[in-house]
Amino acid sequence: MDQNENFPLALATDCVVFGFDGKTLHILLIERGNDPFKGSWSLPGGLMRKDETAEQCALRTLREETGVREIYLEQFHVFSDVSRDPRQRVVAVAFLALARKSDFRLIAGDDAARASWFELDELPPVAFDHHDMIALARKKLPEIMRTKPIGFRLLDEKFSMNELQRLYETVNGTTYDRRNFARKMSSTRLLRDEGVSRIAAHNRFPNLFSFDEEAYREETDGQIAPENPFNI
Amino acid sequence: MDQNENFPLALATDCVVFGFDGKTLHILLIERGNDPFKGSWSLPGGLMRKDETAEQCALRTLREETGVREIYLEQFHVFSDVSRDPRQRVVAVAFLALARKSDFRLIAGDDAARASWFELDELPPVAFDHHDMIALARKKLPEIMRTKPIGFRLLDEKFSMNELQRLYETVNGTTYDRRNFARKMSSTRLLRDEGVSRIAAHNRFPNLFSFDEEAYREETDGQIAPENPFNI
DNA sequence: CCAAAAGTGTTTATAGTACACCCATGG
DNA sequence: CCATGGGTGTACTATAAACACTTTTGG
Repeated sequence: MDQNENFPLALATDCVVFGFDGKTLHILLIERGNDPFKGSWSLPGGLMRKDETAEQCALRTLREETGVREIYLEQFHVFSDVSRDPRQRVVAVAFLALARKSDFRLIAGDDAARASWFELDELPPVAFDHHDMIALARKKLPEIMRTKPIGFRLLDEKFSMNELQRLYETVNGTTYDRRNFARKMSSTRLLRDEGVSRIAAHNRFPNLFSFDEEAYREETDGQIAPENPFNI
Repeated sequence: MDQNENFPLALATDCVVFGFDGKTLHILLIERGNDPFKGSWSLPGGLMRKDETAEQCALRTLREETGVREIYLEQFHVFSDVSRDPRQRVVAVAFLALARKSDFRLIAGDDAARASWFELDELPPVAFDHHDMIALARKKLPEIMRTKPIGFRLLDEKFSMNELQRLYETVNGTTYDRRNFARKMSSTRLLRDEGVSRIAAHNRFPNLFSFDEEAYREETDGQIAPENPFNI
């Protein structure tokens, strides 16, 4: 039964953490403090411990290496190529995460000299097969954001309709008509009107919204979750 | 680095194989020939070897335990609860698979006394956390069949429009208007008309169709894959 | 003054849905 | 003869998409 009698195997998690600055998507990378790939950039992650699940490991390593916590996380793929790690056999569970960039002050931890955001289309070379992980996460992001109301987790708690629209436009690589977009979003009843902002930049004070989790629970409770809450 | 110096860890795959008999969904289970859970039913699967990826392991164990080969397979979740296996720490990569029931003559292999199909709503108790795996796979199936044209893999190579409709109705737990369903399917241009069957059962000879992989590749080549090829 | 975003409705096009009659087959 | 599925078209409804002008704000 015991695989370890046959060959050494380790299990790790890696997190593709997305951030959004209003214009482009960003990825959170760490500069590796140890070999292999010492000094190069990689996704935050690390080896799973005896007493934790993959999810717990992902959260812990994120916290240790970047200071990021209380974040949206979901598994999206297992990378199990035989020689994806030069040291020994390591199978990685890859996670996709969404962060409010403003929520976090990045720290450098144990295994990471420093953590930093990079624009998605200006990424440095990354270690292992992390490039593939990022590409796959990016490919899955639109579908995930279509099927679950989680895009909000990339925005501040209160956001303008314009910010929400830019997010969906960036993620889906398209543009939407401003009025049609607002109408669709409002028709979901999943946005709570938070009144008018007192802050503006070269424009009128925008109306702010927040995601109404209660309304979402009411809509989905006891029923099948809507397959496309934002029909965008 | 080496996790195995700290604790014993094994990696396994388990496959939730769906079949369809025209009326209900079925799941392929094996009767376990070894402990733990000897004599009880479980999903086909087994421990990953040194020289194989998760996908290869899933295909191999399926072949060894059930005789099923050349099947549609995709990862859908990693189950990593600390005590999901009573023996030691085992993390499982769960796969969802679609089989043409008629294609396979089930065999019993190494680790499996016998393999057998069960109706989804008449499953026996299953080992480990396989019940959770089946439930999650069943939950994900509609979404997967909406976003990829893989439902065909549950039907014979040539199928009638009625068979296709029953499949989608069963998977999605709903009913469709016969004429609207046929119109939508035909409008995708992904069905090749194979002419009239010479076999019928208490009804007119139905027109048969097959999935036109070539047309699908043409539609998706160089472009983004359609997010909803069958808008059903 | 200017650039940037905000507010606001209507019309047209497309897609979805509902619906009924007669026919062919095997038992 | 009867149960089962097959073939076929139209009208209605709902949703999506296209589209322009004026206002507020900060620099």
